[in-house]
Amino acid sequence: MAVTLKEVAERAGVSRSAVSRTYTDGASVSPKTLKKVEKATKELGYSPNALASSLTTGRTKLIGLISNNFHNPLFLEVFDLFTRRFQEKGLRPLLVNLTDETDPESSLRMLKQYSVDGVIVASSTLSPEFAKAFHDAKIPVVHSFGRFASAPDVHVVGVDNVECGRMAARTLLARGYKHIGFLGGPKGATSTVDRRAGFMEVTGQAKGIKVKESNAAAYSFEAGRTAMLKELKGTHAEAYFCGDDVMSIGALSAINSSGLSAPTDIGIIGLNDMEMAKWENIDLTTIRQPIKQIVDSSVELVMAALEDSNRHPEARLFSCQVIERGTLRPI
Amino acid sequence: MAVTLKEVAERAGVSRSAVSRTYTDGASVSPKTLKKVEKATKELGYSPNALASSLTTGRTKLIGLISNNFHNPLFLEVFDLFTRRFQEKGLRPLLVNLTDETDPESSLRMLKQYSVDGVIVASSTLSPEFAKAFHDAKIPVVHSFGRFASAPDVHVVGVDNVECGRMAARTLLARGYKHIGFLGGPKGATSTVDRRAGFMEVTGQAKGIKVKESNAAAYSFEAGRTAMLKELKGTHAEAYFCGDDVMSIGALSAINSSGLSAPTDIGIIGLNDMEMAKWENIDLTTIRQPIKQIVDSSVELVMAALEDSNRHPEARLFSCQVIERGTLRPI
DNA sequence: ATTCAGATTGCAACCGGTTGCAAAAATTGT
DNA sequence: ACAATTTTTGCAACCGGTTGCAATCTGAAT
Repeated sequence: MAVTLKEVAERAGVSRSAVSRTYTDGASVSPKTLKKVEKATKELGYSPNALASSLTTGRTKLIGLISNNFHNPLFLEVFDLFTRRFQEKGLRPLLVNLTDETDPESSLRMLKQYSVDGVIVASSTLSPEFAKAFHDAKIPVVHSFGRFASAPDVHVVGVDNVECGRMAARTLLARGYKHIGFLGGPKGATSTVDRRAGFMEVTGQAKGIKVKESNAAAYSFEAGRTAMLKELKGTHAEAYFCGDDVMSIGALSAINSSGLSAPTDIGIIGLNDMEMAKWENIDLTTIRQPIKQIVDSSVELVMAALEDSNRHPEARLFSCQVIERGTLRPI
Repeated sequence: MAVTLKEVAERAGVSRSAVSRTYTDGASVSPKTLKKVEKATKELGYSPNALASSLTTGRTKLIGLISNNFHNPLFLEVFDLFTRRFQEKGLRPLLVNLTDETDPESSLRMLKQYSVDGVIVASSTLSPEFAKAFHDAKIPVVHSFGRFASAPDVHVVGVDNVECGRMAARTLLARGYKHIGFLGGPKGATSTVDRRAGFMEVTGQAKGIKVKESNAAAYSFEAGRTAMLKELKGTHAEAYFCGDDVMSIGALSAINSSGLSAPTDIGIIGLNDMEMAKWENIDLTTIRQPIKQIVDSSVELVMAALEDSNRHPEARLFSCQVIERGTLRPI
């Protein structure tokens, strides 16, 4: 089909090695042959076969990008950032959608088959064990948006969700709310567990504060809305820390359709600060996760892990920040 | 690094060909050797190297998925559908983010280097010429959400945007709006051009109808909002057909922050019917694009093109449908 | 002109598989 | 039991590159 190295070599009147050396940096070719090869390349429209070369070099520059968050608009931003960064670095993302149907086993096998150089698991809901499977298979892996651990099994880049929980709680307390709610994401998600822990830690120490707690079925609009509607049926809290922004927007929609409004009747603070949060018709007060830094750092880390395959697992944390908008009453 | 075919062969006490044949369907191996090979495979944890085999078979099962829509939430749905479908079919998407910085040339070269079997260009804003470059390079390509042509250069799957424009116009006229607006997406986008044409065709034939026209800078919330704010400064129309849903949401936000509301003061009809459109706090009347069908059909078509590489370019169109929600007044 | 180090080159083996072909083994028929 | 088929098997060449090594070439130094 395509033009091969051999044809270029013949055309240029040099050996195959010469052509190969022309396109591998670090190898030396005389200016003379360089010219000849470049000429032949142009004439024939040659482009080296990256996969064939990967056979001998052992590097494909393919990175598996695995996620199970194909319904959270935040992850479109995440994918955008990842793909841009990969492209800048000359890496190619092989995208894997980890749906309920795809079993983790098979995604591991598949990525092995394509001999990806490394893997990025982008998810705040997957357990660290998932990422560990790649580590065990000797594939460099970093878990982005993963769970913090002081001695992690695999590289982790993300935020300290416990601290996020504390931050949310402090923010609500600082605004004088006395009855506050933790409206978490799905119970199984590590991020939910951690945020809850931080939230409870702070509220538990505060005096005269009533705390209520519930969970949505998913980090999604519908789940957030449903959960909030349920809250509104009973006696609800004055303000809620919602699992994430998209859940928060669902909750806000529930509040509005019940004839109430934020922040007058109920306060809401979300988490992520995805682009939509600042849309004027949403204007969500939220805790920003620095996703760009997380992404960039993840890529950097996976590249470093590629170089040194038994690099010690490392956790990189970035701090979050409260973004004041219109869904909490002012201090 | 990884376990190779040779090692399995030695362990199983058979030739390399035998092992290879075990894992290529259509080849015959005796039950006896099959057992032996499977045993050795299990013991060694072997998995065949897909890239090495691609060298001789000429098939990588890699599909380039190119898009420039990493800011439109609709495309998260699109990516979700594509990746799921690819996985079902045993294909692997190599994701390419066509940003303003990446030149088309280089993305073509890159996909050639990785010898993708085929390419899907998922964009409603790219010109047909872009997809054609792949066609010219003998890489099977289908342009999803692309521009319809009765004799296209490349395979196209999508909707008839001209008809969408007509549909929008008819919908507005049927509701008795007399002064209506076309608030298009970016002027250069083929989808904008086509929708406008259909819209004008219908409104041009109607009597006593005033039409105004403007364009947003992008298919985005901000652009939609900005464009609508500008409209509201002058004498605005009674109802608008907005470029797409996300622009519509921007427009609605502008309407609300100007103290007006839809559909009481201004009607809005969008296009796409992305998931957010049915969120209760948005409740957007819109024209649904059947994205699942478009995606499935695109995958099917690219697979067919793989089989028969000089299959004649084909256009597959799906019909759209008005989804009645709350941003237009009732008939 | 001669020597010698350094740069450049081609050979040939290799990366991890596949596949046409002829030989070997198993099956069938008589 | 023997010949004719059919199936299974291994050899060896090949896919499109890379790379260690020895041979050749270059230019500077003597």
